[in-house]
Amino acid sequence: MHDPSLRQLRTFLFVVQTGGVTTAAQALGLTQPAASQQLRELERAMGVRLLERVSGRSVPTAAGRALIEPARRAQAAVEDARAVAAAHRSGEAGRVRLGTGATACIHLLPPVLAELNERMPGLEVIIATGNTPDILRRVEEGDLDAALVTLPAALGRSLTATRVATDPLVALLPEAMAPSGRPSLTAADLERLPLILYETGANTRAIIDAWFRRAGLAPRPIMELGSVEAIKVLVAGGRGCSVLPALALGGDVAGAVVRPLRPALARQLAVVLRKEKVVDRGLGRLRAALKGAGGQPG
Amino acid sequence: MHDPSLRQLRTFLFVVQTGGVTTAAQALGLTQPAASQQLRELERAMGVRLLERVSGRSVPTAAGRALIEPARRAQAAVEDARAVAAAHRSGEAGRVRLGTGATACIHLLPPVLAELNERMPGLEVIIATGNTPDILRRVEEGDLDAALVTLPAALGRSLTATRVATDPLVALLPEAMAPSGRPSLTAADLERLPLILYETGANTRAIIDAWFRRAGLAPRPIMELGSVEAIKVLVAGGRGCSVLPALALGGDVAGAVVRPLRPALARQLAVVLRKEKVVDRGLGRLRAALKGAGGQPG
DNA sequence: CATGCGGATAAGTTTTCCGCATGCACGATC
DNA sequence: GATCGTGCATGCGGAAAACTTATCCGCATG
Repeated sequence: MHDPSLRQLRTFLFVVQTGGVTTAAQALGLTQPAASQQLRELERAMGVRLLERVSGRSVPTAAGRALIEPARRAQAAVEDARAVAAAHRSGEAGRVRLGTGATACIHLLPPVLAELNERMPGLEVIIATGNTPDILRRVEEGDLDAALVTLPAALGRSLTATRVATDPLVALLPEAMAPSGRPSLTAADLERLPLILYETGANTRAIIDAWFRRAGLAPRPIMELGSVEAIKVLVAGGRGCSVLPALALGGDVAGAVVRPLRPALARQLAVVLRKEKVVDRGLGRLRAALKGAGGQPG
Repeated sequence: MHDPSLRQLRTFLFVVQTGGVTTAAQALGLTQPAASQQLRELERAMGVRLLERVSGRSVPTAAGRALIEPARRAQAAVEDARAVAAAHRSGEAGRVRLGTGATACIHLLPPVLAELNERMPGLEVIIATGNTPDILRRVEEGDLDAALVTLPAALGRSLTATRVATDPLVALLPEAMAPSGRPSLTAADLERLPLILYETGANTRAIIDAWFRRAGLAPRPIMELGSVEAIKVLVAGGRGCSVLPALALGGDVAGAVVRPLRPALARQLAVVLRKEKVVDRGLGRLRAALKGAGGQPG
C-alpha cells in the first residue's frame, strides 16, 4: 500500500468542502480529470472508497469522513512548516547559538543583545559560555554557530575569525595610588605598583605579559584572580592596581581611577565561525551588532 | 514556491535523526543521490538552507531545527490517516447511518444492534428516526446510508429495497374480550369489537385497512393513536382490542392475549438504499443482522 | 428529445523521481 | 605528504507519475 500524498489529501478535502470534483479542481487550479485521478489514486492507496456520487454531489463515505480530520491535521502541519521556513527566510525568525570564550565578553554582550532584540525581535540568541578551546571545538562541530573570542586564538583550519572590536586595556588604580600629573602609565610605572592581574593562562593575561615584555619588564602581581569583578573590588578597596579591558569596567569604578596605557594596548575581539558556514540573516545581524558595539575593529 | 512533499519531509527527518544523508537514504530504501536530490528540492521549495555539512555529519540549521516539529506532526497526521483507513478497510471500524421510518422498527433494532456490536465491535451505528418519506429522501441525498421501512413504500427511481423480514400482524385483546375456542380471528370478528388502531396515514394502518377491505369491511376504531406503547396499555386496561405488529409486542402483554389473524397478515420490512450504493462491510453486516432477526424474509 | 452539468475514461505529453556513474572535499592511514 | 576511504554533490538516462486535452456516459432539466 502506497502512502497518500499531501496533494491527494488536499484535493480530497477540497472535494468534501465544495461538494464536487469539478469545483474542487478549479479551486486548486487544475483540471477536473486531474482531481479525479488523484481521488482514485488516493482511494487505491488507502484501499477504501472515500467518496460517493449522489444526486449531483460528491459525499464522503464513512471512511472518508473519518479521513477528514487527520488530513486537515497534515495540511495544517505542512502549512506550519512553510510558515516557519518563510519566517526564517525573511529573517523574521532565526536562532543563533553564540559561544563566548572569555568572561570579559559577558560585559560586551548585553547592549549588543538589546540592540539585536530591537532590530530583529524574532531572533533567538543562545549564549553558551566556556573556555576558549572548548567553545571553538563546539563551533567546529556545528554545535554552536559562532564564537566571540579574544585574539590570538588557536583556530583550527576549518575556522575563520573576523575582527569585530578593539577593546583597549587600561590601568585601574585606587585614587590614592594614581600618580598625579601623568595622563597615561607605562609598564615601568605599573611595575612599581602592587599589581592584581588576571590569572596566568588567560588570554588577556598573556596580552598584558607581552606588553610588559616589550618594555623589557615582567609583571610581578601580588594577586592573580580569574574574576574581573573581584579584581575591581580589590582595586577599589585600595589593595593594588590592575590592567583590565575597558569593556570590563563598564564605566567608572567607585574609589578607583582609570588611566590609559602607554604605549596603548588593546585586545582584539573576533567572531569565529566555520569557513563553510553560510551566514544567515540572524548571524549576520549578530555579527554586525558586535562590530558596532565594541569600538574600532582595528 | 512549491509545496514541500511528504517524502521530502520524511527524508529530512531521517537525515536529522541519523546524522547523515547516506544512512538516511538506506534507511528509506533508496540511494544516496535520491535523498540528496530530495533535500535540495526541499531547501529550494522552502527557500532556506536546512542542513549543514560539518565534519562528516549533517546538522540541521536553525531553520532546519524549527522545521523538525511541524514535519513530525505532518508525518504523524498522515500515519493517522493511514491507520484510520486501514481500520475501515479491514472492517474493524466503520459507520452506518440508518434511518427507520416507522416507530415499530425501534422494537426490531435493539437485538440487531446487540448482535452487530458483538460481531463487529468497531462499527458505529447511527439511528435516525423520522417519517418514511423524509427518511427516504435523506437516503437519496446520501445523508443516510440505509433506511429500514415497511413496504410498500414510495421509492424513488434511485432507491432499491431488499426485504429483510416479515413481521406478522396479530390481534391483541383484553382477556375479557378474547373469544374462546377460536384460535384465530377474522376481520369480521374484529369488526364487532372496539378497536384501538394506529393513526390513519401510518403505513401499518394502511395495511390493516387493506386487510379489512379484502374482507369487505372497514374498521371503525374507537381510538387512533400514533404510539404502539399507548395502544398496548389501553388494550391491557380492557379499553378495546387492536391489531399490532408482532415485533412491537416484544413478548407477552400482561392482561392481554395475542391471537393470529385469519387470513394471516404480515407487513414486509425492507432495507432501502440507493441503487449505486457500495455496500461496505459495516452496511453488509447491518443488513445481514436485520435479515436474521426478523423472521422469514417472505 | 435536446441540452447542460458533473464525472469517468483514454491517450499523449510534460514533469518528477530514481538509479547508476562520476567527481569533489575532507579526514584517516601508512 | 601521498594515498585511500568516506560522504555528499552532480550529470545523465530510463521509469513512473501527474497533468492536459479530448471524448464519452449518466442524469437532471426544459
